[in-house]
Amino acid sequence: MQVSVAGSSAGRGSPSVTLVQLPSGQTVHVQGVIQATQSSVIQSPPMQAVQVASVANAEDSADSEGVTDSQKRREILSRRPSYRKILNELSSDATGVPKIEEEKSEEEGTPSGIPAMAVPTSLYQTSTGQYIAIAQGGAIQISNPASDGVQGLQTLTMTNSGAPQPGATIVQYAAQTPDGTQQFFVPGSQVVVQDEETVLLKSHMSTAATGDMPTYQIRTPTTALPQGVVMAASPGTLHSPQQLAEEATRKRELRLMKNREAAKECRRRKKEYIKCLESRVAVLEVQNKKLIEELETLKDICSSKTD
DNA sequence: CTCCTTTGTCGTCAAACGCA
DNA sequence: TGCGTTTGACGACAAAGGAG
Repeated sequence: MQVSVAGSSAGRGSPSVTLVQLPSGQTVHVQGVIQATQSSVIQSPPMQAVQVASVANAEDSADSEGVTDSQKRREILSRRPSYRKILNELSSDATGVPKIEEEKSEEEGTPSGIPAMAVPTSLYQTSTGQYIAIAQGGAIQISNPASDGVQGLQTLTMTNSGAPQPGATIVQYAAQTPDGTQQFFVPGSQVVVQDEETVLLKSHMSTAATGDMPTYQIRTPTTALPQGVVMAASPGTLHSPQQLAEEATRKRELRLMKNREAAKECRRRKKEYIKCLESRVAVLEVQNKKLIEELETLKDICSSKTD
Protein backbone atom coordinates (compact mmCIF):
# COMPACT_ATOMS: atom_id res chain seq x y z
CA MET A 1 0.00 0.00 0.00
CA GLN A 2 1.20 3.41 -0.77
CA VAL A 3 0.06 6.25 1.40
CA SER A 4 0.96 9.75 0.47
CA VAL A 5 0.83 12.45 3.06
CA ALA A 6 0.77 16.03 2.03
CA GLY A 7 -0.04 19.32 3.57
CA SER A 8 -3.25 20.65 2.25
CA SER A 9 -1.50 23.68 0.91
CA ALA A 10 1.95 25.09 0.97
CA GLY A 11 3.03 28.04 2.97
CA ARG A 12 2.19 29.48 6.31
CA GLY A 13 -1.42 30.05 5.49
CA SER A 14 -2.35 26.44 5.20
CA PRO A 15 -5.07 25.02 7.38
CA SER A 16 -4.00 22.08 9.47
CA VAL A 17 -5.45 19.22 7.56
CA THR A 18 -3.54 16.24 6.33
CA LEU A 19 -4.70 14.22 3.44
CA VAL A 20 -3.73 10.59 3.57
CA GLN A 21 -4.34 9.30 0.14
CA LEU A 22 -5.05 5.65 -0.44
CA PRO A 23 -4.17 3.79 -3.58
CA SER A 24 -7.80 3.66 -4.50
CA GLY A 25 -7.82 7.39 -4.72
CA GLN A 26 -9.73 7.84 -1.51
CA THR A 27 -8.41 10.23 1.03
CA VAL A 28 -8.42 10.28 4.78
CA HIS A 29 -8.57 13.73 6.24
CA VAL A 30 -6.58 13.92 9.42
CA GLN A 31 -7.20 17.04 11.33
CA GLY A 32 -4.45 19.29 12.45
CA VAL A 33 -1.42 17.13 12.45
CA ILE A 34 0.90 17.25 9.51
CA GLN A 35 2.11 19.79 7.12
CA ALA A 36 4.76 19.10 4.61
CA THR A 37 6.53 21.52 2.38
CA GLN A 38 6.72 18.80 -0.16
CA SER A 39 4.57 15.76 -0.43
CA SER A 40 6.06 12.65 1.06
CA VAL A 41 5.51 9.15 -0.15
CA ILE A 42 5.77 6.25 2.20
CA GLN A 43 5.83 2.69 1.08
CA SER A 44 4.26 -0.07 3.04
CA PRO A 45 3.36 -3.67 2.33
CA PRO A 46 0.57 -4.26 -0.15
CA MET A 47 -2.86 -3.89 1.32
CA GLN A 48 -6.23 -4.17 -0.22
CA ALA A 49 -7.87 -0.84 -0.62
CA VAL A 50 -11.11 -0.46 1.25
CA GLN A 51 -13.13 2.61 1.72
CA VAL A 52 -12.10 4.68 4.68
CA ALA A 53 -14.29 7.26 6.23
CA SER A 54 -13.02 10.76 6.31
CA VAL A 55 -12.98 13.07 9.25
CA ALA A 56 -14.18 16.54 8.62
CA ASN A 57 -11.93 19.45 9.35
CA ALA A 58 -13.15 21.30 12.39
CA GLU A 59 -11.15 24.47 11.90
CA ASP A 60 -11.99 25.06 8.30
CA SER A 61 -11.28 28.63 7.52
CA ALA A 62 -10.08 31.29 9.83
CA ASP A 63 -11.07 34.19 7.67
CA SER A 64 -14.09 35.78 9.13
CA GLU A 65 -15.13 39.35 8.72
CA GLY A 66 -13.72 41.85 11.13
CA VAL A 67 -10.63 39.90 12.03
CA THR A 68 -7.35 41.71 11.67
CA ASP A 69 -4.47 40.35 9.70
CA SER A 70 -2.39 39.78 12.78
CA GLN A 71 -5.20 37.90 14.42
CA LYS A 72 -5.70 35.85 11.32
CA ARG A 73 -2.05 35.12 11.15
CA ARG A 74 -2.02 34.18 14.77
CA GLU A 75 -4.90 31.83 14.29
CA ILE A 76 -3.25 30.30 11.30
CA LEU A 77 -0.04 29.85 13.16
CA SER A 78 -1.69 28.47 16.24
CA ARG A 79 0.12 25.47 17.43
CA ARG A 80 -1.13 22.05 16.64
CA PRO A 81 -0.75 19.28 19.17
CA SER A 82 2.45 17.34 18.92
CA TYR A 83 2.62 14.05 17.12
CA ARG A 84 3.22 12.22 20.34
CA LYS A 85 0.20 13.76 21.95
CA ILE A 86 -2.09 13.01 19.03
CA LEU A 87 -0.86 9.52 18.72
CA ASN A 88 -1.15 8.76 22.38
CA GLU A 89 -4.67 10.09 22.34
CA LEU A 90 -5.41 7.92 19.36
CA SER A 91 -3.92 4.92 21.08
CA SER A 92 -6.11 5.47 24.11
CA ASP A 93 -9.13 5.57 21.86
CA ALA A 94 -8.37 2.53 19.83
CA THR A 95 -6.41 -0.61 20.32
CA GLY A 96 -3.76 -1.54 17.86
CA VAL A 97 -2.36 1.93 17.67
CA PRO A 98 1.11 1.95 19.11
CA LYS A 99 2.29 4.78 21.29
CA ILE A 100 5.25 6.96 20.68
CA GLU A 101 7.43 6.55 23.69
CA GLU A 102 8.52 9.33 25.94
CA GLU A 103 11.87 10.89 25.34
CA LYS A 104 13.21 9.50 28.56
CA SER A 105 12.91 5.94 27.50
CA GLU A 106 14.77 6.72 24.34
CA GLU A 107 17.71 8.05 26.24
CA GLU A 108 17.64 4.91 28.29
CA GLY A 109 18.34 2.92 25.21
CA THR A 110 15.05 1.82 23.80
CA PRO A 111 15.12 2.22 20.07
CA SER A 112 12.53 4.84 19.58
CA GLY A 113 11.69 3.67 16.12
CA ILE A 114 9.93 0.78 17.72
CA PRO A 115 6.40 1.41 18.87
CA ALA A 116 5.72 0.43 22.42
CA MET A 117 2.99 -2.12 22.72
CA ALA A 118 1.75 -4.15 25.59
CA VAL A 119 2.53 -7.35 23.82
CA PRO A 120 4.92 -9.80 25.42
CA THR A 121 6.87 -10.37 22.25
CA SER A 122 6.58 -8.12 19.25
CA LEU A 123 8.03 -8.29 15.83
CA TYR A 124 8.59 -5.22 13.71
CA GLN A 125 10.12 -4.53 10.39
CA THR A 126 12.08 -1.37 9.94
CA SER A 127 12.21 0.73 6.85
CA THR A 128 15.62 -0.71 6.16
CA GLY A 129 14.22 -4.19 6.08
CA GLN A 130 15.50 -5.25 9.43
CA TYR A 131 13.33 -7.30 11.73
CA ILE A 132 13.17 -6.24 15.35
CA ALA A 133 11.80 -8.53 18.00
CA ILE A 134 11.14 -7.34 21.51
CA ALA A 135 11.28 -10.15 24.01
CA GLN A 136 9.59 -10.20 27.37
CA GLY A 137 12.70 -9.33 29.28
CA GLY A 138 13.18 -6.19 27.27
CA ALA A 139 15.76 -7.70 25.01
CA ILE A 140 15.62 -6.33 21.53
CA GLN A 141 16.72 -8.58 18.76
CA ILE A 142 17.61 -7.20 15.39
CA SER A 143 17.68 -9.46 12.41
CA ASN A 144 19.37 -8.08 9.39
CA PRO A 145 18.69 -8.87 5.80
CA ALA A 146 21.30 -11.17 4.40
CA SER A 147 22.79 -8.37 2.39
CA ASP A 148 23.89 -6.50 5.48
CA GLY A 149 27.36 -6.59 6.78
CA VAL A 150 26.51 -8.52 9.91
CA GLN A 151 24.28 -11.46 9.49
CA GLY A 152 22.13 -13.03 12.09
CA LEU A 153 20.85 -11.59 15.28
CA GLN A 154 22.05 -8.72 17.34
CA THR A 155 20.76 -8.18 20.82
CA LEU A 156 20.19 -4.92 22.61
CA THR A 157 19.48 -5.44 26.26
CA MET A 158 18.35 -2.61 28.48
CA THR A 159 18.44 -2.91 32.22
CA ASN A 160 17.44 -0.32 34.71
CA SER A 161 16.73 -2.04 37.96
CA GLY A 162 19.59 -3.61 39.78
CA ALA A 163 22.15 -1.64 37.87
CA PRO A 164 25.63 -1.37 39.31
CA GLN A 165 25.15 2.34 39.82
CA PRO A 166 21.97 3.93 41.09
CA GLY A 167 20.04 5.19 38.14
CA ALA A 168 22.48 3.76 35.70
CA THR A 169 21.44 2.22 32.47
CA ILE A 170 23.20 -0.72 30.98
CA VAL A 171 23.06 -0.92 27.27
CA GLN A 172 24.47 -4.10 25.93
CA TYR A 173 25.11 -4.29 22.29
CA ALA A 174 25.95 -7.81 21.35
CA ALA A 175 26.60 -8.35 17.72
CA GLN A 176 27.50 -11.72 16.37
CA THR A 177 30.54 -10.56 14.57
CA PRO A 178 33.73 -12.49 14.11
CA ASP A 179 35.24 -10.29 16.77
CA GLY A 180 32.77 -11.53 19.33
CA THR A 181 30.49 -9.59 21.59
CA GLN A 182 30.72 -5.83 21.83
CA GLN A 183 29.35 -4.31 24.97
CA PHE A 184 28.66 -0.75 25.97
CA PHE A 185 28.05 0.40 29.48
CA VAL A 186 26.19 3.66 29.64
CA PRO A 187 25.86 5.50 32.93
CA GLY A 188 22.49 7.04 33.52
CA SER A 189 23.15 10.58 32.51
CA GLN A 190 25.11 9.84 29.41
CA VAL A 191 24.50 8.53 25.97
CA VAL A 192 26.87 6.87 23.62
CA VAL A 193 26.87 8.60 20.32
CA GLN A 194 28.42 7.84 17.03
CA ASP A 195 30.51 10.24 15.13
CA GLU A 196 28.59 12.53 12.82
CA GLU A 197 26.19 13.30 15.63
CA THR A 198 24.41 10.02 15.25
CA VAL A 199 23.16 8.79 18.57
CA LEU A 200 23.72 5.15 19.08
CA LEU A 201 20.59 3.10 19.55
CA LYS A 202 18.58 6.02 18.47
CA SER A 203 16.89 5.49 15.20
CA HIS A 204 19.03 3.74 12.68
CA MET A 205 20.18 0.66 14.39
CA SER A 206 21.49 -0.56 11.12
CA THR A 207 24.42 1.77 11.53
CA ALA A 208 25.55 -0.28 14.44
CA ALA A 209 25.12 -3.39 12.40
CA THR A 210 27.55 -2.59 9.69
CA GLY A 211 30.77 -4.40 9.51
CA ASP A 212 32.83 -1.31 10.09
CA MET A 213 33.19 -0.44 13.72
CA PRO A 214 32.17 3.16 14.11
CA THR A 215 33.72 5.41 16.67
CA TYR A 216 31.72 6.66 19.60
CA GLN A 217 31.94 9.33 22.16
CA ILE A 218 30.20 9.85 25.45
CA ARG A 219 27.99 12.88 25.76
CA THR A 220 25.63 14.17 28.32
CA PRO A 221 22.30 14.54 26.59
CA THR A 222 21.36 17.71 28.40
CA THR A 223 24.09 19.83 26.92
CA ALA A 224 24.91 17.98 23.72
CA LEU A 225 28.31 19.57 23.87
CA PRO A 226 31.14 17.60 22.44
CA GLN A 227 33.87 16.59 24.78
CA GLY A 228 36.46 19.21 25.29
CA VAL A 229 34.07 22.10 25.00
CA VAL A 230 34.41 24.15 28.13
CA MET A 231 31.59 26.37 29.20
CA ALA A 232 32.61 29.97 29.07
CA ALA A 233 32.48 32.18 32.08
CA SER A 234 29.20 33.67 33.08
CA PRO A 235 28.34 37.00 31.43
CA GLY A 236 29.04 38.78 34.68
CA THR A 237 32.70 37.99 34.41
CA LEU A 238 33.03 39.11 30.82
CA HIS A 239 34.61 42.47 30.25
CA SER A 240 35.76 43.20 26.74
CA PRO A 241 33.41 43.45 23.78
CA GLN A 242 35.40 40.70 22.17
CA GLN A 243 34.60 38.38 25.03
CA LEU A 244 30.98 39.32 24.80
CA ALA A 245 31.00 38.61 21.09
CA GLU A 246 32.64 35.28 21.66
CA GLU A 247 30.07 34.45 24.28
CA ALA A 248 27.28 35.37 21.91
CA THR A 249 28.83 33.29 19.16
CA ARG A 250 29.25 30.36 21.49
CA LYS A 251 25.67 30.61 22.63
CA ARG A 252 24.49 30.76 19.06
CA GLU A 253 26.56 27.75 18.09
CA LEU A 254 25.17 25.85 21.02
CA ARG A 255 21.63 26.83 20.16
CA LEU A 256 22.09 25.85 16.54
CA MET A 257 23.58 22.53 17.51
CA LYS A 258 20.74 21.78 19.87
CA ASN A 259 18.16 22.80 17.34
CA ARG A 260 19.86 20.70 14.70
CA GLU A 261 19.53 17.66 16.89
CA ALA A 262 15.99 18.61 17.82
CA ALA A 263 15.02 18.91 14.20
CA LYS A 264 16.44 15.49 13.50
CA GLU A 265 14.53 14.06 16.39
CA CYS A 266 11.38 15.83 15.34
CA ARG A 267 11.63 14.44 11.85
CA ARG A 268 12.18 10.99 13.21
CA ARG A 269 9.08 11.33 15.36
CA LYS A 270 7.14 12.59 12.40
CA LYS A 271 8.10 9.57 10.38
CA GLU A 272 7.16 7.32 13.23
CA TYR A 273 3.86 9.12 13.54
CA ILE A 274 3.14 8.67 9.86
CA LYS A 275 3.94 4.99 10.15
CA CYS A 276 1.52 4.73 13.01
CA LEU A 277 -1.10 6.51 10.95
CA GLU A 278 -0.52 4.00 8.21
CA SER A 279 -0.98 1.13 10.58
CA ARG A 280 -4.13 2.74 11.85
CA VAL A 281 -5.40 3.02 8.31
CA ALA A 282 -4.64 -0.64 7.82
CA VAL A 283 -6.50 -1.60 10.97
CA LEU A 284 -9.49 0.49 9.96
CA GLU A 285 -9.44 -1.01 6.51
CA VAL A 286 -9.60 -4.49 7.95
CA GLN A 287 -12.36 -3.49 10.31
CA ASN A 288 -14.28 -1.91 7.50
CA LYS A 289 -13.89 -4.95 5.37
CA LYS A 290 -15.18 -7.17 8.13
CA LEU A 291 -18.16 -4.91 8.69
CA ILE A 292 -19.00 -4.92 5.01
CA GLU A 293 -18.82 -8.67 4.94
CA GLU A 294 -21.00 -8.88 8.01
CA LEU A 295 -23.51 -6.57 6.42
CA GLU A 296 -23.61 -8.64 3.30
CA THR A 297 -24.18 -11.77 5.35
CA LEU A 298 -27.01 -10.17 7.25
CA LYS A 299 -28.53 -8.94 4.02
CA ASP A 300 -28.42 -12.45 2.63
CA ILE A 301 -30.07 -13.81 5.73
CA CYS A 302 -32.81 -11.21 5.57
CA SER A 303 -33.49 -11.75 1.90
CA SER A 304 -33.62 -15.53 2.31
CA LYS A 305 -36.13 -15.14 5.13
CA THR A 306 -38.40 -12.89 3.11
CA ASP A 307 -38.39 -15.34 0.22
C1' DC B 1 25.17 13.38 -21.98
C1' DT B 2 22.60 17.30 -20.49
C1' DC B 3 18.71 19.39 -18.62
C1' DC B 4 14.64 19.35 -15.92
C1' DT B 5 11.60 17.56 -12.47
C1' DT B 6 10.67 15.04 -8.44
C1' DT B 7 11.75 13.45 -4.02
C1' DG B 8 14.13 13.26 0.23
C1' DT B 9 17.13 15.20 3.69
C1' DC B 10 19.24 18.71 6.31
C1' DG B 11 20.05 23.18 8.65
C1' DT B 12 18.02 27.21 10.18
C1' DC B 13 14.54 30.45 11.77
C1' DA B 14 10.67 31.59 14.28
C1' DA B 15 6.64 30.85 16.89
C1' DA B 16 4.06 28.12 20.06
C1' DC B 17 4.31 25.09 23.82
C1' DG B 18 5.42 23.56 28.45
C1' DC B 19 7.60 23.50 32.72
C1' DA B 20 9.97 25.22 36.89
C1' DT C 1 7.81 34.78 33.32
C1' DG C 2 11.93 33.08 31.48
C1' DC C 3 13.96 29.52 29.19
C1' DG C 4 14.38 25.17 26.94
C1' DT C 5 11.81 22.23 23.68
C1' DT C 6 9.05 21.23 19.71
C1' DT C 7 7.73 21.74 15.16
C1' DG C 8 6.01 24.22 10.84
C1' DA C 9 8.10 26.66 7.17
C1' DC C 10 11.61 27.65 4.05
C1' DG C 11 15.69 27.28 1.25
C1' DA C 12 19.67 24.63 -0.23
C1' DC C 13 21.43 20.54 -1.81
C1' DA C 14 21.89 15.85 -3.68
C1' DA C 15 20.22 11.73 -5.84
C1' DA C 16 17.20 9.43 -8.96
C1' DG C 17 14.60 9.22 -13.01
C1' DG C 18 12.71 10.70 -17.38
C1' DA C 19 12.85 13.39 -21.77
C1' DG C 20 15.35 15.29 -25.51
